[in-house]
Amino acid sequence: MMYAAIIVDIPNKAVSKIFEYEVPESMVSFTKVGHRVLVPFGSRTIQGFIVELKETVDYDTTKLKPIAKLLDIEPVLKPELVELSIHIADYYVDNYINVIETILPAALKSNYKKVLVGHDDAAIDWINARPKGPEVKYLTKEELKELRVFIKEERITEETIIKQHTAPKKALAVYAIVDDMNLENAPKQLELFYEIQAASEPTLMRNLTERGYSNHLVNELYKKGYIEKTEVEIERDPFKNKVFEADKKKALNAEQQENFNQIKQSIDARQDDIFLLHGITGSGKTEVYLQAIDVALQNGQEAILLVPEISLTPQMANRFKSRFGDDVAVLHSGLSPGEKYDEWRKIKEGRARVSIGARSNIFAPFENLGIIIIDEEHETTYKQNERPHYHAVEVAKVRAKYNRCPIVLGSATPSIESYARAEKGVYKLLELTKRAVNQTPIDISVVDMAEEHKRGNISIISDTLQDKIIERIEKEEQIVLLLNRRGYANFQLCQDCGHVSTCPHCDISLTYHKRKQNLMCHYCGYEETVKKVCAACDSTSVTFRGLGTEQVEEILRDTFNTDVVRMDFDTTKQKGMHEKLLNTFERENISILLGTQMIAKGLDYPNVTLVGVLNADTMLNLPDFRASERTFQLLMQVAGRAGRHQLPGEVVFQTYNKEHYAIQFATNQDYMGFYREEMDFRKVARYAPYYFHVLFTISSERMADVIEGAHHVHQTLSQQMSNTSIIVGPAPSPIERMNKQYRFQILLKYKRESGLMDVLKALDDHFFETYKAKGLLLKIDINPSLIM
DNA sequence: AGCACGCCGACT
DNA sequence: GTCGGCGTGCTC
Repeated sequence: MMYAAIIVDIPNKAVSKIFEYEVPESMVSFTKVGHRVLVPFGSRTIQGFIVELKETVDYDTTKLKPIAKLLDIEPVLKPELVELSIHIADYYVDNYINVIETILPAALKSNYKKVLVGHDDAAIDWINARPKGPEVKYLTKEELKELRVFIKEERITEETIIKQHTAPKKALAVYAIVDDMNLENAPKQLELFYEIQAASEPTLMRNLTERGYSNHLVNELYKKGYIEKTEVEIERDPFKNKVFEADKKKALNAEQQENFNQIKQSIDARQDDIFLLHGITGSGKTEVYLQAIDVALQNGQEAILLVPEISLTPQMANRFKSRFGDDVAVLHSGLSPGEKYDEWRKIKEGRARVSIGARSNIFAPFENLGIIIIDEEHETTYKQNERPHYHAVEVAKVRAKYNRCPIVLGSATPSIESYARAEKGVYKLLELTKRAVNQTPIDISVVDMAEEHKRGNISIISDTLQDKIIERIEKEEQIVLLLNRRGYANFQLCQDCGHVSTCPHCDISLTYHKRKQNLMCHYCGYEETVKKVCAACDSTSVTFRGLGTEQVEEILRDTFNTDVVRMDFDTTKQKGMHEKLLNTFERENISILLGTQMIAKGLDYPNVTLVGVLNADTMLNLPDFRASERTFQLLMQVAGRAGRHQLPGEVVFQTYNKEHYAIQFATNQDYMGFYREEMDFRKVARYAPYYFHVLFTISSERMADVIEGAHHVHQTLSQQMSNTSIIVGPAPSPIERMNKQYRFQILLKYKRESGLMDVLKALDDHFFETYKAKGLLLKIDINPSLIM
């Protein structure tokens, strides 16, 4: 007898375990690990995934049920990804099915729907008379009453159907079914018939219309019985209307060649080495990636490329498309679920051998990986902030080991942890120190805003920056300005009583958005219309403080009498707006591009010669041990946007913390200097890479419950952890209340804890079993990227 | 999650 | 007397 271990498709911790089923004799020969199946579960039938096939079983054999049905011909998950799912669920303390859902395209997620089935005419009529027909939805009290009678009399039954979100897309096509025809009097029809007959496969109707044959014309041939209609599967191709110019291999310089050779050696030898490619902006990392991928392809293997957020780096994706053509699948957040499903199938069926995408692209269903490349490895987007809280680099290491292939982590400003590993020899360090195109070095200056205020300039633009902006506008060159704060004003302040409007759910000040005339919470999305009087004392002298991009856009327009493109969350949340704004900026040679940190990434415009950071301190003051690192990386990155081509570039940082080492080292473009100083801080403060971290966040609407829960976590950790570990807290989270929930946090810092995973699992179980009903939640974040 | 089972109040 | 409220516990 053959049995299957199955994970059921119900996202609830209570059923996040392995259930066992019989494989019916008739199915044995084509049932495989990774198959999607339907299984009887309690009184219903649900979807599940086979994770193991075996001869023996742990559960009571008399209670076993057989698998009802296989849902696919080929398994949707390869054994590697089944193994990986289970590993991730265990490691990051999450439900199995949550992980499987993040690995598979959303289109394969089950969608249960209850429908009514009538068994006599009166019952069927009754069902159809309801506005929603057979769907069990929006039943009124009376309808429910009537329905009960039908069900009791067994004239209507309820059935659950499992619907797929997206099926392969179909389109109408036609093909010829006769050889001889009589179309002497209809030359256009004759021409069309020959066209259809000549094709080896059915011709898509839409292609015929494109070529100028009307639907009517096709239908004439159909009516006369010369052609037949059929439905064929088609691919949604998001790049359909794009033309890619072939991109040829570029000659590597000595440094690039040396690094490339090492990577090639690893690929050829099938070693799971991890390379840290530390290359300054413009040193030609991408060309090394391209050629390394080419090696894998030549060896008959596949490649994964991860980028922080693909919509921010269209130039990169285009370049890969140009080099490798149809071999490339591109997955990004702008695609519809159907488009994503098609790109996923392209990879799975071996029609694409390179896949480019953001974080979740690490799960691309390849079978024989030759290389995994993670560009801008220091970016926080590689860590998922929802469950499962996985980090793409950590997942990459597991996949690399399984596939015996190398990983390349590329960055101009590697994360402190990665560089430390490279220094220790855990990673192999590769360096690119020369710019591929010869350029004059960037000229970076710092403006002390405190000085500026003392001199009487209270504007957000310093005199120095103002002069430089005017100079560029006169020369018709372009300027990029960064302000890491969206909205119009940071908060609303009453000048009489000092009252600041705060979010009723989040204990954080509301941001004023002028265009929408409202106050918004940037954490939970709460909105209220702005009032002209103070909510606390009815005073009318309310003002707005703390400039945001919306207001600075106005200021720039007024001061410089020029066009400004503003790019922030509010102007780019609509699909395609990102690219559109950048195109406008480039094509129309708009003087100023103003934006939040999203502009720091990937921009490469030859006419940009001045970059200004209006407030370099916003990130410095975050209550997070990585605040300096973030600031340094952002400043380095944004500075790289200036003077990328022939024209010399200039950069201005405006700050109130002129002496801060993050700003100093960024000004001198000194990564190593920053790294050394930051490492000293991490060592003294006992943070990563000297310690690993786990962040526990306990939340509930009731403060008393939060305190009780936090106490329980603290006590458990104190008892179970060794004395080499440090437990910080419990303390209120930096944003004490978010979405009506009070939040407390505990940070565990450890070097080695062999029993940690069991303790985490026990804590998670305990919260589920005893506190869930109260609405008390525990979030466990392994290696958090943000401590807030 | 969803469904069955089970034990208490207000209605044909 | 029954219907139906939702608390509890189980699903291979």
